[in-house]
Amino acid sequence: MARSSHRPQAPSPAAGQDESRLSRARADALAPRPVSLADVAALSGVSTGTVSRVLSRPDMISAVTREKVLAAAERLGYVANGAARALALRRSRTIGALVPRFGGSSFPTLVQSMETALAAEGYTLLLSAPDHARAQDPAVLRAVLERGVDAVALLGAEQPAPVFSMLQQHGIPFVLLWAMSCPQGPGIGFDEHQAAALVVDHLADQGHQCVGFIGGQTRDNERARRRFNGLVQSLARRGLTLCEQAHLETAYGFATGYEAMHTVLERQTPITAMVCGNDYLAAGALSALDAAGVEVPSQMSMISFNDNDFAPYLHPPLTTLRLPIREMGEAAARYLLDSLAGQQPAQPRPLPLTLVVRRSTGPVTAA
Amino acid sequence: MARSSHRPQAPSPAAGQDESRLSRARADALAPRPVSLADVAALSGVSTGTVSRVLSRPDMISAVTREKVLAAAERLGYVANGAARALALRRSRTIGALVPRFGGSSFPTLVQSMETALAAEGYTLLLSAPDHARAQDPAVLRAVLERGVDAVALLGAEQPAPVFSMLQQHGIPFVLLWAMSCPQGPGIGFDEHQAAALVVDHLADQGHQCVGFIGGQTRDNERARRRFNGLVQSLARRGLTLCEQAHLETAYGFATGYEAMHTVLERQTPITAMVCGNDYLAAGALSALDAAGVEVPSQMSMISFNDNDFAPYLHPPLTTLRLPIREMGEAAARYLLDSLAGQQPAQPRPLPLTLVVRRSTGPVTAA
DNA sequence: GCCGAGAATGCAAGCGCTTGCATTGCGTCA
DNA sequence: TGACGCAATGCAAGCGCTTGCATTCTCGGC
Repeated sequence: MARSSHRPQAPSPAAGQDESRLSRARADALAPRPVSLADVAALSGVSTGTVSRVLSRPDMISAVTREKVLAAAERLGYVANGAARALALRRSRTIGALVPRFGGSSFPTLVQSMETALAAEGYTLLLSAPDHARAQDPAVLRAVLERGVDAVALLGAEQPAPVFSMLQQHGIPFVLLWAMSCPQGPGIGFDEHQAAALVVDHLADQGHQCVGFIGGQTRDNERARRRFNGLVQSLARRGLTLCEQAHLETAYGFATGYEAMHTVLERQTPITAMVCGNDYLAAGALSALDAAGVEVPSQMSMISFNDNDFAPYLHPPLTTLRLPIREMGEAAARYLLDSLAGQQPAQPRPLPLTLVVRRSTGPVTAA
Repeated sequence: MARSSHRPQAPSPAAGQDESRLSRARADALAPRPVSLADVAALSGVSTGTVSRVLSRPDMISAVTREKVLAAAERLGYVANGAARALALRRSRTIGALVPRFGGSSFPTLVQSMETALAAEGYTLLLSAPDHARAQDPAVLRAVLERGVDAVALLGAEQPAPVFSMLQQHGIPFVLLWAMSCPQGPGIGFDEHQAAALVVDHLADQGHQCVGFIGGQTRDNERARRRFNGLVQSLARRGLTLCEQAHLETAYGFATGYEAMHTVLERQTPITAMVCGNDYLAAGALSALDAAGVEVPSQMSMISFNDNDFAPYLHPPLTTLRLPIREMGEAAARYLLDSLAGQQPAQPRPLPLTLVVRRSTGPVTAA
């Protein structure tokens, strides 16, 4: 596609092929030069300034000029150059999201709800989903900042120090997703203790005394750590015991949940209920129980966290604590948009939690 | 944070506080002006051109200067301004992804694998996940183009005409995800007929004669349509019949799958196997069978498409055709990167399919 | 009929970075 | 020792858009 021969019937700008235009044409004969403001201006016989104003503040321009310009823009298929705009405006209407590689369905949901809320305000999401190894690397944030984002959402409160200093130095608003009231910055999340309390209360109310827990690795996952801590406290409060033989940590996933449950069953522990760190683990665990012929909930109750979409379709349908994932994304978007609008954003509040009781939990039955 | 008092010890550019600087300082006294190339240049006593070259083509610059510049950049915490770079370079190393609102887990997986492959080459993903209503709106693409992406990935071959003309006019490379050999442009996908054939062959080999199908809405979903068409052809080829009473279309989802299966059961059809359009539908359908006390696979076989992560943990574990989702994302990224590198990208080939046989299918048993 | 006030538009200076070309400073060779 | 070539750097012109300020035009009021 030789560019010169392919330019649409756009009349060449006023003075007709001035020198710089020509040399440019030579330079990149391959790529068609996109239509610029100047082209629109030339076609409609006004200055670029006027075209710019028509596009950004139409009421500043007389109706007749406006129509002329819009017609020209339409005819040329003008699409603004975001880089130039960002450079002049010093903002890009783009928000960076730094979310570790989506594991299950929580992070995609989170990202998507943010994207939706931002799109409604004309913002776009720049996604960075580093894998575990890169997740803590400040270079990832740096790459995002170089793209000129106006604000950033990060998953979790535990970021390396340079992350916060970079954000501060650039004066970039940010939020920490899945975190609450942390000193490092505004956290959008829920109350992990309340979550644990709801779960434990449910089990206690059903008469369970001794329970197991299959959770995520607490070593390199602050969220798993908080969940475990919350659980331990709630158990203590209600006087239940966590059977150490039935307490395992493993990566979040179906297969790992299966394996863990299998291991626990082999150990012949006295537990009457199993708590899983999320629904993936629980689904795997249920599958292991099924395979072992253990009846749920009559022989063993199962409860977990998240309320993923598949939870009602497990065997049996899973009792689980619904986490406000979508709400988190929306709250994060709202917070960032407010910050960018120069308003003091409302102090983020813990988002509401609900226990969804299905058929995987039941009262302890006399053995 | 009044900017002037907070500038680090960066010597102010040469002439010391020239006028434009001052007026700018007044303009946005709130935001600290980010460190620019000029600041680094001033601190290291070279020109901006040199700094730029140190950063982009280090071997062009003498070691001593290079070190000096790098030290200054480090000291000031310099982060390049992507907008300016994009403007000068006329490319942004950003790729747009236009993927309808993620429903289940396929699209997130797809997006993520693209992101990973692009990140490895220094590209970033700009995500646009319009909901169904906006999905076909060319304005969405326009917004993405305005962000200055270098290339675009779109889901599906059926895009409104303006989409293709915009892409062509801008000379933006693009791919169509989940599509194959379509006239509109390069499609990255798999052979839907082969997929159906693998499924039907499996059923036929087990002696099934009369099957049902719960699929996605073919009206507004080209992928559902292709799946259905492929199935019909394969059934005909193997001489199986699709029981019309057991053929329903519904939105993809667990709940809808449950409802659909429930309806089919009420109709008392003679089918011995049910094909579902994807694993979500199948999971819901399995749940309905479980609730109705229908044994799988002895009374009814169940098979579907996708091999989502939860498929092995359903009750019973689901036989399903594995779709190459990750591979699609990677192939798309590769294709776009090649195009951008100016190489003629290899003609995309249909990606490989595998039937994953688990326990939800079995031979027809004498009733 | 003239003047001043707006309203509408043009002008041009940036925004921060890249890069072709000019310039400088060497070492080298005759 | 002088001219020349090359390597290292400086210079400055953009990239396309926004926007403060200057300019022009149009009226209404006297």
